[in-house]
Amino acid sequence: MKQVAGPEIGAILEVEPAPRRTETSYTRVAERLRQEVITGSILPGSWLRMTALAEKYGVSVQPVREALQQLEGEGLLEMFPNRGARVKTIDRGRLIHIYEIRQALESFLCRQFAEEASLSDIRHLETLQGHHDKAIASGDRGLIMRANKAFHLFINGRGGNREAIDLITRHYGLSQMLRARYGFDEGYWDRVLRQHHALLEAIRARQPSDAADIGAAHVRHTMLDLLQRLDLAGI
Amino acid sequence: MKQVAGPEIGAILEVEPAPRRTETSYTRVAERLRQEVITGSILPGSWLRMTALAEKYGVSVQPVREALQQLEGEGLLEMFPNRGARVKTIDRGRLIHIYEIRQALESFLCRQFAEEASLSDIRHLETLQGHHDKAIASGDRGLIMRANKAFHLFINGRGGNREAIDLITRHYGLSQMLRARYGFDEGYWDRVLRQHHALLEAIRARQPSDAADIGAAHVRHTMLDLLQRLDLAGI
DNA sequence: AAATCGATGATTCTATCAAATCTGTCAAGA
DNA sequence: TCTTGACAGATTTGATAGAATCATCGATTT
Repeated sequence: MKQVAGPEIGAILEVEPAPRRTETSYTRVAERLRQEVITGSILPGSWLRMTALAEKYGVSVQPVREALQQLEGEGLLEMFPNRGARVKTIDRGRLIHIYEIRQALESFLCRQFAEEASLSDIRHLETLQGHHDKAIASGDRGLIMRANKAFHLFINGRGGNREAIDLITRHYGLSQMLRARYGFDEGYWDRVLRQHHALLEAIRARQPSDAADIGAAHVRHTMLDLLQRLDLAGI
Repeated sequence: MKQVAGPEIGAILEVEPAPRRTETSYTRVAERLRQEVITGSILPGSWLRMTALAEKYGVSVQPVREALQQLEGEGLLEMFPNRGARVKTIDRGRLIHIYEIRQALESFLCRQFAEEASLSDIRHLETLQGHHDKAIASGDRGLIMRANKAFHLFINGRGGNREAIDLITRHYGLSQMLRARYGFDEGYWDRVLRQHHALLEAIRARQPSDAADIGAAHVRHTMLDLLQRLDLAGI
């Protein structure tokens, strides 16, 4: 494919040189704020006072404002003109909706993986699941969660759909925050293990529809488990 | 330091009073910029100079900066520290990925609609399709597109999943821009009409899986049609 | 009790300066 | 001759402080 210069038509498929991303004040503030919101050290529903944040981070107000705009775009908080910014609350309804989106996306990506994965892809996925099994046997929760994330990330990322991955990882931050606070149910990881193996089986057998169904059910069970934990905590 | 006067644990399910949204300078700038990008009067790949925009809109640079941050969050443009903002280019790969996401979501929402819709919902959907049929018969393209949008919006919105709708309408802006430039294929609207009626039939018969399949195929055909138009235009 | 007014604290905008990046030119070296 | 690198200027972005604006809340008035 020959690329011809000329802003009219060429712009649409122009291959960008991808400028390197340096660091500035507002990117650093955004980074730190994002962490604090995700880890839950700033609670949902709380208002963020710009002057206070500016003082806290040792910058002026403007960089804080821009960081907030940025995080609003990511869906972590809401901005109200002349009123300020507030960390989004997570009512049950929104939680369910977010998991529905993730269910739809991951189900689709599982189907795609089962259709298109090469043999070495499948081999690699088996390896990842092996790590996951070992992690569960060890009982180290940090290790388990990392192995689980790696497993899903490989399936989701295989199709190269960056937009979808961004959406899912964004939601991942949210569930991470909630799990950090409310934990997992008793038999949770055993069920995850069984479902992963079932998914692997469907992929090996090249049955995309089964893979899609299992993927959807997997996300759905995760959501139900989380809702139950919220129940137990009286939320 | 008391930077936030936040509610305690209960905040998670608190129902917010939803402060009304007023208008400010940067929201207006964001609004206008969004329109210009979506309608294609600002071309993909072009750099946005803050000073120029500030002068054009008769404001200072800061509101422009914040509008840009906002639009970056919406995925319309990319910001590079110390380099500026650029309207995202739409290569074929990204276009396909975006339609894959929409396919996954709309398919899911069709299934949900077929499962949960009341009889009056179905009745109303039939009315909307009636308008769509008439619009196609009339040949008025603006009318057709509005009727089509209303039909899908009703299906997608029935479950009340605001997050999903936001995602889909965001993508809608993109496809609107491309259609404005590259148009539709010959038999496009006839096929849309047939698929809508098939979808209605599956919903009436309460067959969620069929509805999901038809919804997915519908989005997929739309994507293929658009890709073909790009081919014809030599893109 | 409802409405108005003013004080207070927060956000938003402008003007200005500092820092980074881009552009064009020109000389040195292969 | 062509490429490479460096340098000065012009341009653009980034940050700050202060002024203007807006929203909230309590006291006063109707």
